[in-house]
Order: sequence, then C-alpha cells, then structure tokens
Amino acid sequence: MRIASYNINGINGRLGILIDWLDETQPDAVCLQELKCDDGKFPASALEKAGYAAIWQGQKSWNGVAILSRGREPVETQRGLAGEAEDGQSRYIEAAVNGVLIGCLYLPNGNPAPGPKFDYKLRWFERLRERGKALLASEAPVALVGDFNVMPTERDVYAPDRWRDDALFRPEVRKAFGEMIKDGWTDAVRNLHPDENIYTFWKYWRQSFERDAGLRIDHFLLSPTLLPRLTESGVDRHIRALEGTSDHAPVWIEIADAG
DNA sequence: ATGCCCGATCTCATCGGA
Repeated sequence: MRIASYNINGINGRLGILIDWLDETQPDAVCLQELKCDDGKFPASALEKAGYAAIWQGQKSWNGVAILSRGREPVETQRGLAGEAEDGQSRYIEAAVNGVLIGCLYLPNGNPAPGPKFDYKLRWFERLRERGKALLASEAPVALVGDFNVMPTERDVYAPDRWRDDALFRPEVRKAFGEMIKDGWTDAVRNLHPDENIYTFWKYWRQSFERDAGLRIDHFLLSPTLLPRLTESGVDRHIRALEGTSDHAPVWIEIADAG
C-alpha cells in the first residue's frame, strides 16, 4: 500500500499536474495540503474520474486538507483538532483507508517568530500531540501524514545556520516534534534513510530547486503498530521540476499488507 | 537587512507562504 503526501499549493490551479501524477504513481492513499479552495470548489468529480474517492476540509483562499483513496471510500474518523473552539483554519482531517488510520495535517507555518502566529503554531502542535496520544493508546495502525512545517534535524536543512530563528527550525518547534517521537511515533522516511540528505520543499526563489537548496518538512509519523510494515519511501522530485508546479514535491511510503 | 517567486483575491496591491 502506497501512502503519499503532497502540499499542492492550490489544487485547482494544479489539477492537471495532480491527475497526471496520480495516473503515473497510483498511490493507494494521498494526503493533500494547501487546497486553497472552499468546500464547494473542491474538484471531486475530476478526481473520481481518475479513480479516487475523497474527503476534504476546505477553506477559502488558505489552508485546506484532503484525503484521497484509490478505488474505495475513505472512512472519515475526525475533522479538525480539539482544544481551540475558535479555530477556523482547515488543517486536519482523518480517515481509515484499507485498514490504516491516516491523519492528514497541515501544521501552521508560524512566522514571524516570536509572535501570535508562532504561539498558534505551538498550541496547534500540542493539540496534534494530544490527538496522537489517543491514537497511540488505541493501538490501531496509524500514520500522521502531511506538511509539519518543521525540519527535525540539521540534516533536514540545506543551510541550518540561516534558519536558526525561523519558525520552521526554532528549538521550541523541533522540541515539539521530538516530544511526539518520545511519545512513540517514528519518522518513517528518516528511519529508512538515516544518513541521507532528503528534501521535500524548495523555495520558488533564487533557483532553489536547481541548487537543491531544500528543506525536509513533509513527514510520516508511524505508530509502533504500523512501523513493522514500512518497507520503502521516496520523493517524487520530477514533479517539483514541472512548469507551474507546487513548491513541494510529493513524498510517499510503502506499507506491506497486514500479516 | 531585504527581496526574490507564487497563488488567491471583486487585483492592478496585499497577504501568506516557508
């Protein structure tokens, strides 16, 4: 079973790229972030023609997350995170797909830091952590998938010293990610490739992709009950090279069938 | 130290992204 994550940065503006990539790589489940469209403008019928059922949590202009499932309906288990009643930002949706519980998330960017946006990021991270604890306690096979907006280690940044004070790399945020690892989650891609420089995002500016000046910020956190089935991971870098593409590349993992 | 490049928006400029 292939599970992919893709921050598409505007789903309707890049629908052709998305459909072609689905046809090419045929992931079984896809977590999308930054839809940048409200619920009514989500391209459900085009995706259905491509063979994918979907659930989504849209929002006009910003944010927005979706889970696609190839050939079967995702069974929604939650949308949004508890703990902040006034939160109108669409950043979390969760569903069971083929026996795996998948939480699709788009963690807040948090810049500028310090400031209210950074505070919101840290609160959101804690709310995710709480949801994660409940999922771990269930002992279900779970993957928390998406754009975490954090580089967990120096290896995940092309130039760490330039990012020290950034909301994606500040100690508070890396610590929050580390707390989830302590809770029992495993960073799937890093687990398979401990010593490689792997990036999933490159700025549009200054020919970042051509220079491979990237960041690894799109992650898969696996529960201990799912981790033994992890076999492979990769980044579809050729998608980032296309004209009119997102600033993120799709990332994927392979999960073996349940024993 | 700042902007660069992008998408969305009732656009001709601003915000948010990371």
